[in-house]
Amino acid sequence: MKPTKAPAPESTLVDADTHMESFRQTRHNRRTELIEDYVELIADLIADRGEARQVDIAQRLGVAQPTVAKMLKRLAAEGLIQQRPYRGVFLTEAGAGLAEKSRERHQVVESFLCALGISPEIARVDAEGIEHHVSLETLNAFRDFLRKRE
Amino acid sequence: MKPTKAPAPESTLVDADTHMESFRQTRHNRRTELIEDYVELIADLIADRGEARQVDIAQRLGVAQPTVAKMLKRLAAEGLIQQRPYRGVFLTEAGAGLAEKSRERHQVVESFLCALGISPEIARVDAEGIEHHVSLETLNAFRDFLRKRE
DNA sequence: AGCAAATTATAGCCATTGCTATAATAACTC
DNA sequence: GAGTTATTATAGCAATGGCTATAATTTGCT
Repeated sequence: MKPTKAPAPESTLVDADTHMESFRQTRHNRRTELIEDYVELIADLIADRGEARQVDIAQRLGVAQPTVAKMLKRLAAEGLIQQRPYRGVFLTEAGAGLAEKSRERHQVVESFLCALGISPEIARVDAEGIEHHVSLETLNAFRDFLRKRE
Repeated sequence: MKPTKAPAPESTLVDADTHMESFRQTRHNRRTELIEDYVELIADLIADRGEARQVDIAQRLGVAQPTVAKMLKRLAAEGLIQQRPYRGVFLTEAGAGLAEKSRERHQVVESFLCALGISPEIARVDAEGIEHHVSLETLNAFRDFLRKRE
């Protein structure tokens, strides 16, 4: 059909392997973003109230409590939290580290959006979605922008 | 435990309803982003090769062909594409509209990241993940930034 | 202490999005 | 035009992340 080679790719179609790699990365990020959201939220709740209860997590995430219970088991299995039956959860050292990393990244993204003139409410929502797809290089670019802004 | 009220919320904990709304929005975006990726890719393939075959879609998305076949059924059910057995797919008017919208948004996000000084490869990958979580307001802020840059 | 209310645990369901294996059909080559 | 190769369709499985309903346990009140 095509004569040996595509006749000048006039569209936005890039190299197939590159394309694939981007999507693979995105799928991978999707897998980890829920975990990061949980850990970050647990850290915030502990900082604010002294404990992280399932009801509070569920309310803030907008999901049902059994959904939270199931996910907490997964977090525990991955060594990010520690839990005792019928009690609130605690972060392990690994969990606290991940939480801190996530929290800082979230903060940078949200501040960056605000610095662009986006309204705080929208910046909040968008940052929640964007933060998990921001590479270190992009995060640093955001930081640079914020620094130069001041 | 806590004395009537939290002792000055020193953390990043925002209003519970706001928090919930952000996560709900993010979950909603997740549901639509795959659809947008497919439609956008199908449009690109048609523009570049004259047709969109499952093997090509699968290769560029980095998934197996049956995965693509299943998703195409969903797209057809939603009226975004038209397909005949053992043949490539076509975009309906609705599908073409969504594809164009997605493509343009993708382009803005990727260009914006590049304008921030991020390397093209990283910008590609990050844009792929970020584009689906960018509200209209944020997209416009990106456009403004690009315009003022020139 | 004991009872009611709140919270957590568990069971079992559903939808989504991946996969492999294999059958059916189309495309290509000779 | 017949056979091989490439592509698409279909069946069936697994993991993930939701849900409701209900049991078990803790908390709070009197």
